[in-house]
Amino acid sequence: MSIASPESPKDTMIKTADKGSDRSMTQTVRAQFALRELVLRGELNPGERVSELQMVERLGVSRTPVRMALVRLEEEGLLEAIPSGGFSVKTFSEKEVFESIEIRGTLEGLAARLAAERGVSRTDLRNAADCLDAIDDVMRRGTTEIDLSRYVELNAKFHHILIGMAESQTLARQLERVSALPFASPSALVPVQSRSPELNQILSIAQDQHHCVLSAIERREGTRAEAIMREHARIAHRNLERALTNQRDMDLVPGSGLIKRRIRA
Amino acid sequence: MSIASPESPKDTMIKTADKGSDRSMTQTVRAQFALRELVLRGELNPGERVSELQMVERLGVSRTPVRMALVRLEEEGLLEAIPSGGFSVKTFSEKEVFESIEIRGTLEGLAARLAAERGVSRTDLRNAADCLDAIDDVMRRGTTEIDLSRYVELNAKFHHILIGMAESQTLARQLERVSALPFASPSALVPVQSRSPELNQILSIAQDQHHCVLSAIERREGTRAEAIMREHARIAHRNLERALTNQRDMDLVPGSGLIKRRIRA
DNA sequence: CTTAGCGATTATGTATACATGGAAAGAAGC
DNA sequence: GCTTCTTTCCATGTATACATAATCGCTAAG
Repeated sequence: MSIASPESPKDTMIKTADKGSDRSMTQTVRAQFALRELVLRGELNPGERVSELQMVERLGVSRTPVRMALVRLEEEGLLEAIPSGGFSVKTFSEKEVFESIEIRGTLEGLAARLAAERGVSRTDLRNAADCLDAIDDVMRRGTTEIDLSRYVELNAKFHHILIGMAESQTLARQLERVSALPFASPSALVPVQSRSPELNQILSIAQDQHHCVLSAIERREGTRAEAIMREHARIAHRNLERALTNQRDMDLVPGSGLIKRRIRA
Repeated sequence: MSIASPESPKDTMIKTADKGSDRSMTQTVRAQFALRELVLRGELNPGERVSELQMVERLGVSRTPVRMALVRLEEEGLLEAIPSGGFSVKTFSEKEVFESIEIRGTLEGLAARLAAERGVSRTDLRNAADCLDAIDDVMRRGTTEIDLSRYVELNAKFHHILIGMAESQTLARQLERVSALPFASPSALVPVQSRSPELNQILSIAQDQHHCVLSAIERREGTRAEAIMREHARIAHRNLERALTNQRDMDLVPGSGLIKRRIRA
């Protein structure tokens, strides 16, 4: 009966790979995961109504869990309530994506500042430093061909540790929420640069910011830590800009189909 | 069948006074409002499990709407999912309340900055200015006995307009969410000072900040606008501090029963 | 007296039946 | 041919029945 509150970023950290066949999952959670997957993979057309009965057929669970999943996904921001009832797949404008990233940067900045001002435990510092070492390793190992999935994984981990340093449940929750939008999460747009010759440079800069913010926190320089995290998030802005010009790059981003593309000359 | 997404701050602006007897409400929405009221009025003990069946009895609707309401209230942050299933009334530590306020200030700061940087419409500026005029009026009219409920109303309106100026659905949503916590909303803690002789001074300072931020936005001074809003929220910190020392003042805040009080010497 | 185990109660998760309101499709009138 | 009205169908909102897991209390043993 466990509900297990399946917030997307949280469990990516905890359980490495339990697919939908896990028996400990309730139907509701199963439906929620499956539906999210469906939305993110673009199998449901953006803006289109998500019919409960159709989902019942497609997911193999009854209406009740489907309904629950719909409600949760709406709160998560992937669906939108239709005034007359039911839900539709949400579409995001370029502006909204931009703003989501800015919000994330702002909140991560707040987290970093709080961490710096209040001071953090030695173990947290150690964990973060270890994580950065690991990223350094990844980048040193393959100067020409970087293991991007490993980078993304470690990057997510670092951001997770950093948020944890603020020791604020409320803030963590808010950040979870904004990062639930697939393209707003810390490393969602990293793969965009995978084909770029500047990939190395960009990752180096990002990693330098990682080092800087950790150092700032360690030295209790709150304002600096905050500023760095804000700017750090803005790397995603650049990636977004790039993705919006090349459809091929865009395809590397999960849920990119939800973004309403602006007509470009 | 309309779902009407009853986010608390939104409808306080739109519909002035439609009680639970409105026929346009679905059972779910009715249950949601009623449950929120129950939680905020402290009729459900903090930390206690919220039994579905009990709520069915108490609210006079069937389990399905109650269940929906529970899920939404959990997302809203007033309830907490119990790992083994079901929900309990969430309790907030002093620290969490403090942080919620800080988050609100940060996001309102972001809104102000965006508004300033992007520029706002003349009508928005006018509306905001009118609102501030109205507040000035309230404060001029009763130097000894201020109409606090009117002040609270106008204050909420100003914050609402300000958030609207950023023209960001995503940001507005996030702010709605954090302000859903009753004591984190812009004017939740204002009544705390109602018995204080410094009330006038505090409101004056707050109102001055209102004027300053509007001026900053008008002059497109983004950084300044942001800083002001952040500091503006911190007035609530002081009010919180005061409320935590006097239970009598605390009682003026709705939902104050959810705050776990720290033992004080 | 404390603790461990077992059973009964109860709570939640799930499925499904029913009613109502909206949306789409078809027919009729202009 | 286009518009509008009507009708049908279907989607959602709601209620409720059922199954299973958890919690609470009781009993018995150490």
